Amino acid sequence: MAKKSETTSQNEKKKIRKKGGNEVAFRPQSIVEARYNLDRRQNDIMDIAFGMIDDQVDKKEYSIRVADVKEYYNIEDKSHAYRFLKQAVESLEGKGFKLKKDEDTSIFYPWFSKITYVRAKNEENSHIDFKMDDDLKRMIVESRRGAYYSIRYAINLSNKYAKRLYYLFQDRKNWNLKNPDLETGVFTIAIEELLRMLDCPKSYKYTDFKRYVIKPSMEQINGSTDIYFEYEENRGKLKSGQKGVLSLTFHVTQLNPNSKVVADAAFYEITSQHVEIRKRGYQDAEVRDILSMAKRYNRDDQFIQEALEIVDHSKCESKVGLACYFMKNGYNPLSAGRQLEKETPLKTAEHASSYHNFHQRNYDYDELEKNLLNQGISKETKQTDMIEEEKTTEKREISFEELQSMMAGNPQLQQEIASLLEKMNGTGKK
DNA sequence: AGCAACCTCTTTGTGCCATC
DNA sequence: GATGGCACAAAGAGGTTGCT
Repeated sequence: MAKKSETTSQNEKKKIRKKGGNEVAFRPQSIVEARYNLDRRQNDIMDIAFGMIDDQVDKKEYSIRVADVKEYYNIEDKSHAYRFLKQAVESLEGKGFKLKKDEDTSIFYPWFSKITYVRAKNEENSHIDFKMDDDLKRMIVESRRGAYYSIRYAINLSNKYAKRLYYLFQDRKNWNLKNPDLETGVFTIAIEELLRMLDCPKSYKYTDFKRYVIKPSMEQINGSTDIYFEYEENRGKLKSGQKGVLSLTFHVTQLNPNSKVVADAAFYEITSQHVEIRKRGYQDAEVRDILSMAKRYNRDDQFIQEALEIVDHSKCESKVGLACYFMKNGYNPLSAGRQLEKETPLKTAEHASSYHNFHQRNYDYDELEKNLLNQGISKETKQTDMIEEEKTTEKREISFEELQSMMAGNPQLQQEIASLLEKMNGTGKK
């Protein structure tokens, strides 16, 4: 009895996890990731289907012939070949993946919109025909970006993670815009992101990832496919504060370059920093914009996090825009606002980029004190509903939350504020 | 049977603190 | 500043369970 309830709760857990895994962000990479939920045989079928679609995008209906399957799988028994093919396709019936277009809209794409099973007298002439949604077909073509890899190689991979990594490497083997002349793709992905991309269990720690994903993948991919890869561990401070492996930098080499494909995506590293920022609710592209801005103006991680904290608490319509503005001009709303009035944007940018060390930023303490005290007074007089009061203040004055986040990690400011608060409490709390 | 997930225990590494 | 002890988390590894 107890066991039964345990297993059902486990099943529920699985269901929930799988549902989350199916719902992926709207981008070309989605197709690759959506396939992670399929098993080995199903992925083989998708490989065959994708290959057909790549060859003839405009075709209405496609036909998988037993003769082809026989070739790919090296199946001697023809009658088994059809059964094998039918079974695999049948397992895909009703399956698909969900794209999250935005907060309110999600779209479900079934892999196949129509499947026709045709058994011929001569087994080899048996075939299965399928139709696919036009949008999905377009996405497939886009997701593959002309990376025409051989189905044979993918089928050779028995480990599910090896297969997933292989697709990932095929997708990114040319991601090396730093050295476009090299045939080696070099890119860095945070462990957290890798676990998500490869749909690893939540229980996986780096050590599990290493032995169940990386190790078998190296054994299978290197040597039996058209790709060779190496990786290096990037160590740093984990969330817990201790040191550990934060990300992996992959070096992917195409062994038989039939056609050199120029990457159409800018070289970009998905770092733990990226993952952290995304948790605030930004899309990948938005994070990329913010981080590229931050890099341009030498903003360190602390600066970025604190600036974004302020953005989170602001009621600005374009949070990304405000975040980018902060990266460029600095996020002290007091000095930034004043500078804007007097100087040209370029000048403020130059000024801002001279702040190399966050701790040494020049706060306008007089202005801060004035604002802080004003807030204190208004808080005193209208203490009934503080939140409501904050909402109604149209003027961009510094709030307590903002102040707190500004104070975090800045001892100098902390001291100043502490003495100010003491002053306030001393005069106000009567 | 084989693979993947999970559990558990040991070892190693790191940060913090007190003491000298 | 150097050293040692302690606590905690990561890493490593062996074994078990569950699923197809």
